[in-house]
Amino acid sequence: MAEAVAPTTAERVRAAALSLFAERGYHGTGIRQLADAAGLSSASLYHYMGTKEELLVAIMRTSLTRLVDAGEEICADPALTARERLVALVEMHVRTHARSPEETRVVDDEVRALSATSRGEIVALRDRYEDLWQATIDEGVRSGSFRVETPALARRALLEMCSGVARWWVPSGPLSLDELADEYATMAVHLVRA
Amino acid sequence: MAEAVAPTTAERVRAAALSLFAERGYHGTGIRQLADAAGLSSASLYHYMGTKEELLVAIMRTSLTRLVDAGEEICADPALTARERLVALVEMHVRTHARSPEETRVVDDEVRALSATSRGEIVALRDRYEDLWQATIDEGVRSGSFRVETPALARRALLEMCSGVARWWVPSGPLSLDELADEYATMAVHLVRA
DNA sequence: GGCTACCGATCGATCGATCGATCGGGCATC
DNA sequence: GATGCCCGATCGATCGATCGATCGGTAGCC
Repeated sequence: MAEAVAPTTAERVRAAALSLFAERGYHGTGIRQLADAAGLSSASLYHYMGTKEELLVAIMRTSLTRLVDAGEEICADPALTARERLVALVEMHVRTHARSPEETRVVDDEVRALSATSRGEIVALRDRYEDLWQATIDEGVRSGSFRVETPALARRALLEMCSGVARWWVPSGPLSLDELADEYATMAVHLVRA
Repeated sequence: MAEAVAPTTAERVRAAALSLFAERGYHGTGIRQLADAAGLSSASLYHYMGTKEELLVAIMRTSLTRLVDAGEEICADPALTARERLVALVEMHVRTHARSPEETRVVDDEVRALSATSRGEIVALRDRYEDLWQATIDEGVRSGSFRVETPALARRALLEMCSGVARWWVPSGPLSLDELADEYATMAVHLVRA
């Protein structure tokens, strides 16, 4: 078990923002609600954060960076076949989305709330992650182990499919995290006809 | 060709709301922007609509009702096998989402912006539509033509996958509407191992 | 005294919504 | 055909509320 360290105030602010942004959306969340949820006044909030948008960007950056790192670790293993790599990507992606649905919902839904400057950075991170999937699918197609007509389309379909988990999976439901990841991996390999 | 009837002001308001809600989100769109886009003052806007939320509900209701009607028509045909029915649902869904991405994006993303009262109606419509897919998948599993372990999971994966089209497909892209619908149908039947 | 942590009060801007008023075209009446 | 009336359409002005953000300050600890 991880030790139950008392969270710092900055972490409480981050956590409050995360669940409020996920539940009501960025524009649907006021800084007074944010302050209430963090147990602070709206003025004190600004002791721990920059602007409201910087808070959003920080959340997105953390979440996306974690995803990119995990994805690159999988893709860096030269021993894996394309099929094994795809399975690993799907399982990692599904697990992450099921375990941290709030983070991934914010990342997926609130990109449009970003200013042009911030959006550039976040979209670049997202593209880097999606390129890992694309490369894996392309490799499978090239080696003949996947049979898909339009690899870019398969990538999009797979990612949308796997990300959806964040919108409905609950730990108390009938499916465990392991079963969930397994079934999605199975659906994915059939989708690309591996 | 459909005759180029001049749109009524009410239709212009609806169209402006549709594209703004889709682009910036419900909470990210002010009524003054709405008025500008419709070529009216913010006061005149209220001659053509109720509250801002009623406008959102009307957009969602129209879009979802169209989807439910089309889905029920497909499922009402007793001559179709489960596989044919699934293909028809996927093609209809993908076509609708590709052709009217704004409507479907608003429906998918802005449910959380609704008050509890409105949300009930909209979610009920959405559930009715999803039940059509579920029944089709269940029938395929029962008759042995689909091989999926958890039908509810396959339904969710399929719907998420197909809805994603609204987020990226453009008519000027490399894929025509027909090719898009075909490829998604192919991926779907492989996903359920038909 | 200097630092971190925190807050009440308040800023200007914007929010969704409503007010009373105006304008112009149709329509009945003379 | 001119007159008077009505009404849909439209707007500028403004409402109270809330927005994100900042100010000057206080309390307590090192």
